[in-house]
Amino acid sequence: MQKTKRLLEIEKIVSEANISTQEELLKKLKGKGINCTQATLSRNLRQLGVGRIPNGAGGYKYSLPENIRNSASSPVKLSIVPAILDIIEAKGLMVIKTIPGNASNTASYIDGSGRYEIAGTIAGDDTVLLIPRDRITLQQVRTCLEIILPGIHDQIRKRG
Amino acid sequence: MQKTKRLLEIEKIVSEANISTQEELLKKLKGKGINCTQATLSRNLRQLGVGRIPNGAGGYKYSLPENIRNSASSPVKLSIVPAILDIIEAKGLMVIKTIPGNASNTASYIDGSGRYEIAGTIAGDDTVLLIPRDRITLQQVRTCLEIILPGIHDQIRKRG
DNA sequence: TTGTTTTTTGCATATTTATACAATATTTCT
DNA sequence: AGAAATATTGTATAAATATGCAAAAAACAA
Repeated sequence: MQKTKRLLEIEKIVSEANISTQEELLKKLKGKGINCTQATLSRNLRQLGVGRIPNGAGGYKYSLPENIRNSASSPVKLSIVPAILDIIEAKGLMVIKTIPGNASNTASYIDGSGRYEIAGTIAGDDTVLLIPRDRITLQQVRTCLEIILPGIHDQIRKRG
Repeated sequence: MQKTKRLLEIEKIVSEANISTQEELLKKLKGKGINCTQATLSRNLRQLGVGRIPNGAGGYKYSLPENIRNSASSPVKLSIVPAILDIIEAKGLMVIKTIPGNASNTASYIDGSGRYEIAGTIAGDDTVLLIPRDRITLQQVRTCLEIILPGIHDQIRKRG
């Protein structure tokens, strides 16, 4: 999908550059070959939790929510993605299979992301059960996972 | 001044209520007997560093910057205000006299506030030297101190 | 005080952001 | 596959926010 790639790129740009309007972000995206309108951007920024805050020097800047900011380059994340072996969707829930012993890590990382879409997780030894909130689709959860653990779905597809 | 009282009230309301537009905040202020226009509010919110961020449920909410949020009900603050004995302004700088041994605490609290107006502080045993940034007036620093240490000026006035 | 400078404010409006709605595209189900 | 349901997007526009400017208020100096 086009959207997921755009969300990831938005996160990247926002974390690296000083963006002060959506039009500005729009141009940067265009520069990377991603085209959309301001309206879409507004919706995407909301979904990502990106806020607009005073920059302390008389202007404004878009800013990632704290949980993403903290985890953006987290070494923990790097160890989690490879530990995920498979994702199975069933009964509106998501079952994440990991290398034995890694479920707990993975679950607490997902919990820590603070994503609204996820009601909670339960971890065994090599299995995480992810419970989405009411009215959240598995598609939305997939996008959400892609945001907090970039590349996760691609990686699983390659393995399978 | 009217402005200082308004700034403090804005902080209070924003930290306690879920404000999603400036018009909404305007009404709450009016309810407390503070009248101003949306334009003024916009300027005040910028000065306070208050940002507008997605609330995770499809809407938006105004949010204090982290440093204020953290310190808003900090017990440290409560111990600092009474330790401040006098504030002397000289040569564009501010000299804060404290109870002996309390300068270091005070200085690090002020530094930690992350206020743009303040370039830095140096602490002795009972004296803090506060250096404002270029182009920042002492009046602006006074307002700023009132924000991070509410009541400080009143208290000193009563003592004197 | 009175004049001078700086700050604060409102008004009007420009800029920026969000959204209703219709059209597409994607996913899901059979 | 094709139909039905969901999700995504752009257009146009509404809603919300920021700002230039002039007036008023406050702070300052002599």
